Amino acid sequence: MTTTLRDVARHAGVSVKTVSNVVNDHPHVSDEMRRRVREALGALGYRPNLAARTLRTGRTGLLALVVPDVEAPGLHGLVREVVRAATSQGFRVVVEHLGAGTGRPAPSRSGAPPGVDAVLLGADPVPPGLVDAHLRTGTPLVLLGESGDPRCDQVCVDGTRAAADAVEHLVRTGRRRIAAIGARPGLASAPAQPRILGYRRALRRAGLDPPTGYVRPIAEDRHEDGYRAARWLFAREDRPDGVVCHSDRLAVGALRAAADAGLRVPGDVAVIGFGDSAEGGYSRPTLTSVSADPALLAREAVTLVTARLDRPDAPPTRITAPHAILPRESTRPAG
Amino acid sequence: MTTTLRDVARHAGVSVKTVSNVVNDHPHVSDEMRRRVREALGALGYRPNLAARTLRTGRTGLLALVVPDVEAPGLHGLVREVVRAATSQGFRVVVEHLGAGTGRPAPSRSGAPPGVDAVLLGADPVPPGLVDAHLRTGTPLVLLGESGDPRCDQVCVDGTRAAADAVEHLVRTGRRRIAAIGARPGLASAPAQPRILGYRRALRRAGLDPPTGYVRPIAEDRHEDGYRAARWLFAREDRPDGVVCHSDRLAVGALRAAADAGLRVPGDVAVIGFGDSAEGGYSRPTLTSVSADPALLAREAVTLVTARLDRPDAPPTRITAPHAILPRESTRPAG
DNA sequence: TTGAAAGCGCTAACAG
DNA sequence: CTGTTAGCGCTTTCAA
Repeated sequence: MTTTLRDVARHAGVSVKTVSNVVNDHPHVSDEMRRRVREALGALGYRPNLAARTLRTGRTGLLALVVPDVEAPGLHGLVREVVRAATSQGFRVVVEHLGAGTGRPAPSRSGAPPGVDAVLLGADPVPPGLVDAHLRTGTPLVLLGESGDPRCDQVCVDGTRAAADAVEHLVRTGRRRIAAIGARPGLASAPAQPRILGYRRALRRAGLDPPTGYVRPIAEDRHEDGYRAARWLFAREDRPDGVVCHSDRLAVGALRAAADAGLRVPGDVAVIGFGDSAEGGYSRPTLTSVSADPALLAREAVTLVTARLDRPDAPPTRITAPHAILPRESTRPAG
Repeated sequence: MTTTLRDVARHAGVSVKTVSNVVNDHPHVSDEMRRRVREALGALGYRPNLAARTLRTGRTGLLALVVPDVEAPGLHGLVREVVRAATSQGFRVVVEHLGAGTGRPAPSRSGAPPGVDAVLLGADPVPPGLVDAHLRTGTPLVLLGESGDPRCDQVCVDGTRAAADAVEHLVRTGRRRIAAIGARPGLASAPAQPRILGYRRALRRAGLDPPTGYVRPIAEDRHEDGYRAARWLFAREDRPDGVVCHSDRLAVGALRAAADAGLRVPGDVAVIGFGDSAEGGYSRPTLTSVSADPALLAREAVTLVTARLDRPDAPPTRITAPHAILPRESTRPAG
């Protein structure tokens, strides 16, 4: 049924090795041979058996992209760019949801999923124990995001700086009462949570320490969470005149809350998001956003993988990807 | 370095076969054996070599999800749901961009990507020749979308009915001049393009045949394409009072165009989209949308795959997934 | 119920 | 430059 190298070899009247050489573009094959083999390859419709190749070489050519959920916020464009970057560097991408496995144990528990050359982890925060589990398996792991681990390769955005930049942007447009939406409830108290840290730091530097309750936790990262948090903020006596949202999705929810509360954006309140989603570019008003370049992140991550596969014992590399503020209508200077 | 079945067997003092039986939960193993083997498995940190297993069994446990682009519109929620459905049925998902391969030939040309048990194709329209290429490889192919092919399994939405429903919905809210945004330029003339067909049919039945130019082609499926098409429509003498957009993304672009043109939605013009994206639920105004349930689509598709793998020669199955209109602000009855 | 051995398709070491 | 061959780790007859 399926054509093997041997079939092709027989058909072309050459040895298996030669066919293999042709298939893999190895040198030291005469043009005449190459031509003949190519012909046989085509005639028989040869398709390489990846499993056999993998068994022999130890390389699958597969990268696992492990994320909480493909559509999780903060991931805008990342999946696409990882697929692109991986493809262009000769890998294919297996998408895996964190903790999704009903059958086998979830990757979060067992460490690296089997059958891949490396794992890209796009989860913030990194589930506890995951890094250790990986380290035990020996499969290279690259962290993508804002939180890191000194023991593995990572390409990350400086969340503290990014949040501070967002605050400074709002201050520059004349805002004084700046709130934040998007702290993870479980981590709200951890002072190290990078964005909250940056938010507080920037406000302190500006002499604008926020009142209690200005940092709103959310359950999940959905429009409605942003909406609810914003409604709550807008109902306060000391209503904020600027809101930093930890994703564009939350920010769009906040925009709607402002409208429902009869507030004008940016007149009464400015809103800034994270992630530069397409949605934010077409919301009303259009949304200012802080973002890194997902294509860059993805390329760097895949490059890290190849480097790691070449030298498994090199010390971990940490790459910091730049971020930028994309100013749009939602933060136009007031007045 | 890596632990093999033989290592475990030696460690437990049993044969390879017995270890294999335990790993695969085969019956006919005494409890005592099982216990001892389990222990050895754990102690040595055994991890099965998927490549070897695949080479032997012919099954990779991998499904390729081939799409134009992970973030392509019309795919809202599909990738996530395919990953979920596949996981729960024991598969993993390799995401492949159509024609993305810079190295090897793109899957659109060579047929099925190698090393997967089946291919799910989420591309509308299906690239010409792709189905033939697949058929030649023998890898099962399941089509997801609105266009189909009688030669392979498919789970699809009735695009003609869906578009007709959208038009009827607008008519019911009192609209008379109904335009459409989203015809693919290359196919604009093909009368079979299902949505355009449904659009025209429903209008004809309502005695509201559209004037020339009311069907706007777009280059891609982005906000700005919807925006531009809508601006053009709104600048006409016979400005439409209802617009059917072939994706939510286009529709959100159209909403913005309406605002920029000084038109109120739904007062002056109603807008309806396709896909029930989260974005449409939080746009201003919120967007009415026609959609199928992506989770259902995905589950059916994976079920089709397993059925096909069990009986390769069964006749192709076609499943039609239901769709529904989710009425929101953008199509509230006028007046 | 368990063990021994063959072989899936491929690559790489070695021989010619 | 080309051919022969061993063996990657696993499943699975077949025999005990």
